[in-house]
Amino acid sequence: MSRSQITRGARMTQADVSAPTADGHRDDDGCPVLHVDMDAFYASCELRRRPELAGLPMIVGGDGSRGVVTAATYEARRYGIHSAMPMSRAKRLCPQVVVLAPDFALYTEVSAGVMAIFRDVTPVVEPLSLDEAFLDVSGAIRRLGPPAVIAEQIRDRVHDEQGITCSVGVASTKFVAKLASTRAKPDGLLVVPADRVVAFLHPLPVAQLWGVGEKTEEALARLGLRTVGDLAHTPVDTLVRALGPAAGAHLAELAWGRDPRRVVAPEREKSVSNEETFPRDVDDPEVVRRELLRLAEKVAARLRAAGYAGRTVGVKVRFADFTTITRSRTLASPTDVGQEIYTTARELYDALGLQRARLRLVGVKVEGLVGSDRLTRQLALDEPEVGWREAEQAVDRATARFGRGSVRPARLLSAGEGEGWGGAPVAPRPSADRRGGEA
DNA sequence: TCTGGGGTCCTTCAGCTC
DNA sequence: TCTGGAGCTGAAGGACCC
Repeated sequence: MSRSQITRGARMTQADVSAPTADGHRDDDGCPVLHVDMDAFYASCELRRRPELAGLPMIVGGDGSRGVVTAATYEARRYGIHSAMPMSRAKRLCPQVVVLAPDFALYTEVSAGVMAIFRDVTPVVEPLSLDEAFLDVSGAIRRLGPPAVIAEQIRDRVHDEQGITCSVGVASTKFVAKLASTRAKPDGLLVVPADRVVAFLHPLPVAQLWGVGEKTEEALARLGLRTVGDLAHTPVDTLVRALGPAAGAHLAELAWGRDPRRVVAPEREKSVSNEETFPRDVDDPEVVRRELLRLAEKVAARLRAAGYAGRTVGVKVRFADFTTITRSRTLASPTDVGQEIYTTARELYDALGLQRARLRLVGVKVEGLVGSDRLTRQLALDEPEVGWREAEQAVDRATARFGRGSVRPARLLSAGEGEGWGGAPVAPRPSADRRGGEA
């Protein structure tokens, strides 16, 4: 028995999804864009594995002294808990909340199953993250039915095959479909007919628009603009002055439901980065350099695994007071070599001259990515033919065979086996192993 | 209250070339 | 030969998203 025969989501479509109206017009005519969003995805994956927790307030997130909530069940949200909230605060709001550490290998596996369902429906799938995607179903209508019917089929299949629920927005444009799926949550479906987009949008608060965060909302509030309708009736010049040319013009278009962006399969990534918040602030430059080495190795391994190399190496430093600075340098040629990334990152860090400033976080980033097949290597006269790149590829093979951390730079090995920073274990670090398939 | 981690995109500014 | 402006690129920071 499919889920649709058992129960339906609380918020259904605004019209019967399959029957045309008297004039032969169907509400989802001209609405080929679907936005599918899993409900409390990480938490739902955990409940699938541990059904005895169903109905309890539960959150997923880092349980360290500085962790934040990554996902919360709807029971937990009733206590005011939401994602990105510090764990300490979440526990104060709901002392009995069940806390689980994230298992990204599980979420990646469930996500792959869900995306396979989407691609079974249409080849035009644009994933936004592990738990949501846009689909253009115009090519599937003849085979599967109108968009709202396809949306119901997807919801049934996700439930039956993956054991989790999702919400779907159906609309003529991407951003309206996304708003619709949000309004349909949890476990619902909402169609916004093409001729009712403006009526749907204008009563909404501006903060619901995609791209309007805390700062933009404040800037709009200073102009007295609180709803999308207010925004729509404001001269574009005023918005451009307040928000800049790109954001101002973009929001003016969105406020009237105009969004020319098509659903497209994603291109290659543009950057790869890793960062780490120390359990306690660090003021020892040697500890920071060791962390930069670890992060550089990790970024390089991910680049090699994905078949990328990058030309620009950047470091990020966050001080104890949360101010953050970045420094970057573009190399003569792209690299996927950890030692080269580390050397550059270390030089950038040393050039800051921080002495014993207290640092909360450091990060390493590589951008300007190209396929590693386009990697050209010019050997210096005194450079051996077999160098760091070959050595690190050998490490990749050893890691694949014996597991992460089986081969490490000696500096990281000694750190892990004695003088860990701040008294915390250093290698292998729990957070380093949280996410599956990184290297 | 006290703020993770991995990304993308935009803006501003400075330096360089033509 | 010098100068100013346009256009490009790199660097840095910020806002936003999930």
